[in-house]
Amino acid sequence: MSFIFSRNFYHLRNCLLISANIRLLGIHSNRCIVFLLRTFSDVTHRLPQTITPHIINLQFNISLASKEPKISYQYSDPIQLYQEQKEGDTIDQPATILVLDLGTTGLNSKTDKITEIAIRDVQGGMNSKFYTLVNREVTLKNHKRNELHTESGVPRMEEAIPELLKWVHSRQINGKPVIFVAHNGHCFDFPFFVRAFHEYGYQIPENWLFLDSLHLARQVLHDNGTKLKRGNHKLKDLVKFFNIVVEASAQKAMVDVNALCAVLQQMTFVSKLTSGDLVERAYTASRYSTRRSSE
DNA sequence: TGCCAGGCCCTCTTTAGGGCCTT
Repeated sequence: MSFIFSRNFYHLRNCLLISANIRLLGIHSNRCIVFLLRTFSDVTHRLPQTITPHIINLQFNISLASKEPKISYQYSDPIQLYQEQKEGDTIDQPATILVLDLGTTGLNSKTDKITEIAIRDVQGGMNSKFYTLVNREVTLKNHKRNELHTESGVPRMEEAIPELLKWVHSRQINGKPVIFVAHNGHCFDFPFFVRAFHEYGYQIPENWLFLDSLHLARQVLHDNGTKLKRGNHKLKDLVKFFNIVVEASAQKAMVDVNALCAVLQQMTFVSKLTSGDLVERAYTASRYSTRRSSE
C-alpha cells in the first residue's frame, strides 16, 4: 500500500486540485471505516496494513480551508481539431494550443485587475487544465465569490506567473510555438495578460502567440457561407450555433474555456483550418505591448 | 439595462461614426 501511494499520492492529488484531500473508504476489523489522507505521512503512519486488500472506494474532497496555493491542475479529454492528413502521413502537431479565459474586475486593462485564470490545453490528458484565482487583495462585487477569492490560499499575480510559466513549458512540444486562444482576446484577455507579465518584470516568451477566436469566427464563418449574422458572434451565440452542451462548474472562467474549446473544434472543421493555419493567423505579444510602451 | 475601454469591422466612408464583444 505504501509503495503504491509513494508513487502516486501527490500526483493523484495534484491532478484533482492542489488543496484536495483524499478519503479512503475500506474494511478494517469487519467494520467500514474512512481515513482522511492529507499527506503521504498519513498513508505511512495512520493506515492499517490490514486494510490493503479491502479498499472499496476512494473519495476526493476539495478542501476550501487549505492554506496551500489554490492553483489546480486537472485532467481533460483531448479536443480533436481539424487535421488535413493524407494517406501515409504522420500527424505533426505544429504548436501547443491553449484556450484561455480571464476573470477581471472590469474592462479596462490599464486600471482593472485579473481575478481568475483558466487555461486548457486542447491536447488533453493529465494536468491539461490550469486554473487559479489571483490577486486576493481585490474585492469582487459578487459576495459569495469574494469569500473564496480573498482567502489566504489564493496566490498573488506575481506568485501565479512563475507557476503559469512552468505549466506552459510542461505543455510545450519540443520548443514549438504556443498559441493562446481567447474570445475577443485582441481587445480583452491578451492586453490584460501581457500587461500583468510586464507589471511584474516578466517577458512573454517569443514563441508564445495569440489568436482571437472572435476575429477568427467573423472571418471563417462568414467566408464559409454560414447563416451566422453580423452581431451574433458572442461565445454564447457560437455555442448555440454549434449545438454545444456546456457543463456547469464553480470555476466560472473554466466554463467558458470548455465552451470555447468545443467552438474552436467546430470552427476548424467547418472551415478546414489546420493547426498550422491557426499558427499563421496568430500574433506575437508585441501587438499588445506596443500600445503600452507608446503611452 | 447600461455603463466602463478599445480594437476590429461594416456602412452610409473617404474625413467618420457606431455596433460588436469581453469582465
